Amino acid sequence: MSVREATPKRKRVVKPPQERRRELLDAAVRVFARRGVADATIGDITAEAGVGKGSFYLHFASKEELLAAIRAGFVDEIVAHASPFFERVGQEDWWELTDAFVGGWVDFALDHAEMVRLVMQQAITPDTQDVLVECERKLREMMALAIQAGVEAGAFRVIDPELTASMLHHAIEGSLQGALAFGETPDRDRFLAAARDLVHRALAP
Amino acid sequence: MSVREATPKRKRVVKPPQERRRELLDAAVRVFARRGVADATIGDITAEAGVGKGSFYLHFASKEELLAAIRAGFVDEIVAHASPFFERVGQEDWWELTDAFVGGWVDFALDHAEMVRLVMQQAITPDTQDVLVECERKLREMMALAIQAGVEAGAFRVIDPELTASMLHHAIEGSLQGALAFGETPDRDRFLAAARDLVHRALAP
Amino acid sequence: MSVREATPKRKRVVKPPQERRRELLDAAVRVFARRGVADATIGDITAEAGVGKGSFYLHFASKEELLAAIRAGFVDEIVAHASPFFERVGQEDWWELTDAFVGGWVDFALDHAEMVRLVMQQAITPDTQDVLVECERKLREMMALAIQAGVEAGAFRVIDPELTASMLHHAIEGSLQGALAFGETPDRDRFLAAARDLVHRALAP
Amino acid sequence: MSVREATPKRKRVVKPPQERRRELLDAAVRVFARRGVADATIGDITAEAGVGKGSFYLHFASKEELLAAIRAGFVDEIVAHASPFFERVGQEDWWELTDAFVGGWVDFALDHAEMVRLVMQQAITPDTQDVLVECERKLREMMALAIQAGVEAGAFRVIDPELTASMLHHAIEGSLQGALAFGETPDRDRFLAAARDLVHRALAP
DNA sequence: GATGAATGAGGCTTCATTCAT
DNA sequence: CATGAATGAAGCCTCATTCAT
Repeated sequence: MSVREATPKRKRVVKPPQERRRELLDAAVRVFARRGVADATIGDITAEAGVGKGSFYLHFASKEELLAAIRAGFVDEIVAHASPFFERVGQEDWWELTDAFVGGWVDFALDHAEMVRLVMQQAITPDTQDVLVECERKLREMMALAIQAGVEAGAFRVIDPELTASMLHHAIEGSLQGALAFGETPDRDRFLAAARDLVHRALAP
Repeated sequence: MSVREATPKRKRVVKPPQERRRELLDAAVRVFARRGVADATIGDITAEAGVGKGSFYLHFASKEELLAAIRAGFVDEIVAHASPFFERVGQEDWWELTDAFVGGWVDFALDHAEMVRLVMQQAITPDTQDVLVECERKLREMMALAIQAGVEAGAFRVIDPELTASMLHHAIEGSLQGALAFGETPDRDRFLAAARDLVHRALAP
Repeated sequence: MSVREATPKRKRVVKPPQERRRELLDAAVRVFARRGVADATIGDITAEAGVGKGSFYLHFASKEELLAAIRAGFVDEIVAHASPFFERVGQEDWWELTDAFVGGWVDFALDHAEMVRLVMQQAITPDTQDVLVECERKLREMMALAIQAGVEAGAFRVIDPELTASMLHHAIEGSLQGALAFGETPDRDRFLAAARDLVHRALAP
Repeated sequence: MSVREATPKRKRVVKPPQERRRELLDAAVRVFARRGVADATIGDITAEAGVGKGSFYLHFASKEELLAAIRAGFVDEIVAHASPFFERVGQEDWWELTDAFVGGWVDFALDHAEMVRLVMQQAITPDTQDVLVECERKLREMMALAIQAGVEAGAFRVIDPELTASMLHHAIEGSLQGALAFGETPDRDRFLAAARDLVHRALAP
C-alpha cells in the first residue's frame, strides 16, 4: 500500500580502488588486533571500514587472501625499512650503523606494534608461513652477513653469526611484544638503551 | 524428542576419567599443532584421541575451556621446571647456575616445542592473556631478581635487569620457535652454545 | 601408582520393579512440571528419582514411552475417578449427583494440577493425542448421556448435550489451569461455588 | 577460516524484510501445528517458507525469539479483536452486545485455530507465560468489568464475575480446541448456538 | 540388577561468499 | 561500482540411548 520510500542506508561513496583497498587493509588490522583473527568477521571489517559487506569482495577474493595481503604488505614494509641499512654496511662506522639499525628497528616495531602482533600470531600457524618465514629468513641472512662482515673487518667478535642474528632479532621483537601484551606502553628510550646494550655486548670483540 | 536410536560404531572402551582427559589434552595439542587452533574442530580432536565426539564434553565444557586447560597445564609445567633453579640462586657459582638454567630451558623448549608454539599462538590473542601473561610476568620477575642478586654479589653487571631478563627470554624462546617454523630441527648443541654465549655476554661484568 | 580406591558414588539400592517404576513416573511428572517436557532430560528425571541414568531404561524403553505411560496412567486415574458417578446416574437426585460430580472433579483437578497441566500440554501436540483424545471423548460421551438422561427425566433442559458437556468440562478444567498459570492457588470453595453455579444454570430447565 | 565456497542451490529471491519476516512467521505456525513446537526444527520452518536456513537468522535471533514473536503477535491480534467490543459496553443493548462478542470470539477462534492451539501449547510451559498470561489476565479483567457493569445495570445476575468470565472464556476456547483435536471441523452454527446459550444462561438474571 | 561413561545423530547458530538491485 | 539480503556448509554442543563393569 505504502509506496516504497527511498531508504539509502549508506551513501554509495565511490573511491579509487587502491584507496578502498588500503582502507580495508587498515580496518582489517585494527579489527584483527581487537577481536583476534579467528573471531573477526568480514562484516566486522567492512563495518570498521565504513563499506558494504559485498564491497570487500571487490578488492579481495577471500578472507584468506586478505590475510596474505596483510602479510605481504608487512613484509614489503619491513624490507623497505631494513634494506637501506644493509646497503650502508662497510661504508661507515660499524657501531654507529649498528645503533642506527637498532634504533630504526625499535621505532618500526613500536609504530607497527598491532601489525607485528597480528603477523606473529599467524607466523606460527601451519601453512601461512610462506612469505613471513621467507622474510624472516632473508632478514636473518642479511643480518648474519653484516655481522660476518663486521667480524671480518675486526669490528665484531661473534662465534655464530646466524644464530646471533636470530636471537637479537627475537630479543627485541619478542620483549617488545611481551611488554605490549601486558598493556604496558613500553618506554621507548629505556627500551632502546637496553636493546643497544644487548646488541653491543653480543657483538663486542 | 523423536525416539533416537543409538548406533555406536566404535568399540566402547572405558577408562578412568583422568586418563581420558589427558589423552584428549594430548590429542588436542597434536591437532592444534597440525591444523592450527582456529581450524581444528572438536571432531578432529576426538578422532585423534580415538573417542566419540560426545565424550569430549564429559571432560571439557567447551573448546574454550580446553584451551584454558592447555594453557594452565603449560604454565604449571613451566613453573615446575623453572622454580628449582631459582631456589638455588645465591647458593652456588653464578655462572654454573646460569648455564644450568639456560640448558634446562633450551631442553624444555625443545621438548615442548609443539606446546610452546601453540601457546604462543594464543598468547597474542585478546583475552586469553590472563594465565600466560601472568606466568610470563612471574618468570620475568624471578629472572630479574636473580640477575639483580648476581649484580649485587658482584658476579654480573647489568643495567636493566628487568628488560635484560625479558630480552634473553625471548631471544632463546623466539629464535628456537623461528628455527622450528622453518621446519628445521635445530641442532641442540649449537643452539645451546649460542644461547649460553649470549647470556654470558649479556650478564658479564 | 595409586591403587584404585573403591569409589561408590551411589548406594546400589535394589527395589522391586513396580516401586522403581512408580518413583520414576512421579519424578518425571515433577521434572516436567518444572522444566517443561521438551527441556527435561532423562538425566534430570533419574537425578530427581535418585537413580542412575541407565536404570531408567530398565523400566521404560524410551522417553516417548515414559510420556505414554504418564498419559495412560492419568487416563486410568480419571476414569477410575469419574466412573462411579456415572454408575449412579438415574438412581438418585439429579442435582445432588451433579453437585457431587462437580465437587469430585474440582478436587481431582486441584489434586492433580501438575499432571493435568502436563497432560494438556501434550494433548495439543499431534500424534500423542491417541489415548487422551479417546479419554476425553469417552468422558464427554458419558457426560452427554447423563445429561440426556436428565433431560429425558425432566430434570434438565439442554439443547445440545454433547457440546454442553464439552463446554462445562473445559470451563472447569481450563479456568482452573488458567488460575494456576498465574501462580495463584485458587480458592477451592470459591471455585467450587462458581463451578456449581455455572453447571446448574447450564442444565436448569 | 578455510576458504568457503558458496553454492546456492535455490534461486535467490529478494523481498522486503517485513514480508519475509511475515512469511517465516506464517510458515512457523504451520510447521509447529504439524510437527509440534518441540519437534519442529529451524530447517523445517525455512523449508516451509522456501528460504535458506541462514535467512531465518536475519529476522529472528533464535528459535526462542521466534516463539516470543508469535506469542506477541497473537496477543496483539486478540487485543485488537476484542477491544472494540469492550468500548461498546453500556452503550447498547446488553444481550445484543453479548451475542456479538461471543460471535466474534467464536469466529476468531475458528479462523485462528492453529495459532490458538500452538499458543496454548506454550502457555502451559514454565517461563513463556509472561505475555500470554498477561493477555489472558487483561481479557479476563475486561470481561469481568463488563459483566459487573451489566450486573449493575440490572441486565445480568452473576455472583462471581471474575470466575464466570474465566469459565466462559475457557468453555468456548477449550471445547473448540477439543473438537479440533479430534480432527473434526466443528459446525460453526451449532457451536455458536451452544456458546450463546451457555453465556445467556450464565449471565441471565 | 544398577550404574554412569561412552557414543553419535541431529539441532541450533555463525559467517564466508554470492548476487539481485 | 556499491550494497546488503540471501544462502548453505560446517562447527559446536546436547542428550537419548547403549553397554562394560
